[in-house]
Amino acid sequence: MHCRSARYAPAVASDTDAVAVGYAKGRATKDTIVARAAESFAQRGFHGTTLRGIAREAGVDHSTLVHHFGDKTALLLAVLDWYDRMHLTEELPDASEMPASVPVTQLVDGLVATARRNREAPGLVQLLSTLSAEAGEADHPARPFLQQRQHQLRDILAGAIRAQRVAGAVDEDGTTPEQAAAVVVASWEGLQVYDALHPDEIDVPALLERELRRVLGVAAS
Amino acid sequence: MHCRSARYAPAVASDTDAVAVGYAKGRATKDTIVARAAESFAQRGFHGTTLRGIAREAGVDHSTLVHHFGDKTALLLAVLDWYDRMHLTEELPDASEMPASVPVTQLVDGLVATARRNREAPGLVQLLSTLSAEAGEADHPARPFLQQRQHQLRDILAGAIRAQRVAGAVDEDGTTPEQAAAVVVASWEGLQVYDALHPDEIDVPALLERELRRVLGVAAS
DNA sequence: TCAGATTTCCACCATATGGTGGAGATTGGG
DNA sequence: CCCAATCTCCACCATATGGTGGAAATCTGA
Repeated sequence: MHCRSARYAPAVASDTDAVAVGYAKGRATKDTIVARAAESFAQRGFHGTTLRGIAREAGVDHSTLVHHFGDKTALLLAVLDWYDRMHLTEELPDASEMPASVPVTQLVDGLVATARRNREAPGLVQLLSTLSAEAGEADHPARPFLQQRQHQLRDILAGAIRAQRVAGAVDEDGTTPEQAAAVVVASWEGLQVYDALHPDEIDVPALLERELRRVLGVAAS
Repeated sequence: MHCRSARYAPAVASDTDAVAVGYAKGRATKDTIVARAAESFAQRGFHGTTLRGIAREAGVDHSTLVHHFGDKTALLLAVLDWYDRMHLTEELPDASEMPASVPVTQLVDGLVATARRNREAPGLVQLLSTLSAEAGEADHPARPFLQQRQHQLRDILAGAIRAQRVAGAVDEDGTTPEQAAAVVVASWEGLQVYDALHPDEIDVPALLERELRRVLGVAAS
């Protein structure tokens, strides 16, 4: 009987502070597997990634991955969960807060900082980009995760945009705040893909900042 | 000895009007293969697509694909070439023309029409999106094609933007026309991906039109 | 019509895939 | 220090993959 201890988080309930499970060695192995899996999913997508390929990179047998995560889909979800816990949660105003409670300049700075940091981790950017494109397919395993993730970012932005419009800092343009925010999110993604395809041709953080300032009616610092 | 008659176009030299090669039946088969291959590449990406899967959809043996196209990569390039010939070339001002020679309103209308038509062919959009994201990897087989393709569109747009700026229809904003054009191209791509992931949430053609009019300084019709 | 070119399929190959089952080594709380 | 829990690998499986070689059917220009 297999252990199938994989704690494939439901993509929303974070178990960061749960008691450590298993032995230290096993947890370490799981971490390196997730890291290598992220690279592979990024470069080859879900369908193009093989358990054996990841295992080779991680220096373990492929059956070890199965032991730790159950199956390929669960591994993908573990990668996404790991990415999320590492890159978004920590530096974005919590979505549960009142949207307008965060100063817009702080929002802009936070997002631009994220974009700037993404430049140092092209693999992770490509992970989400590749999966986002693949997940246009209706039953892609990463689809719910990506939908929820993009909506979370969109809603934060939409809240800020709405607040700025009410305050008269930026004028209505016929779009809802949600639509305007969705455009920013989509453009950001597109800029990252474009940047990967045409290195050093555009400056993603700078262009994102322009877009954010325009849509939020915030003058350059 | 295999025939290997595949005319894998070098992605730029179009042989549209070359003399027909092979028999009519063979050409018809090739066409349906390309169509089914496009769907598969769109839904599963390059790595996730199998020759046998395409063959099954096309109602032929998988070795027939090999006979006609040589190998999987050549088939991908054939699909891209076909897509290009069908969707971009015919309704965009030829890149070889003087950029400013085309009225900007016509350019806007043409691109918006393309975006509107893309809505009817989500598979093809996803094909290019998935490949673009995958092709962030340096040695992806579709990379040169996609780079050249996006640059072509960018250059057309950049020419129009430059002309409009010279004419004073839109003011300088510190970016080069190429950069401004690249942002539009990137945003367009991003909007399409976002749309596939969140059906009926945004209106891609309308948003593209807004973006184009803003960057080109063209009032709404 | 008919012969050469072309198309198509079948059988086959080496390799790779995700996943299973179990044996042996390692770990660490009691 | 011990022993159950955990970890890791090996051998294996059914299936699928891209690609080859050849034989039969089909097509078409002369």
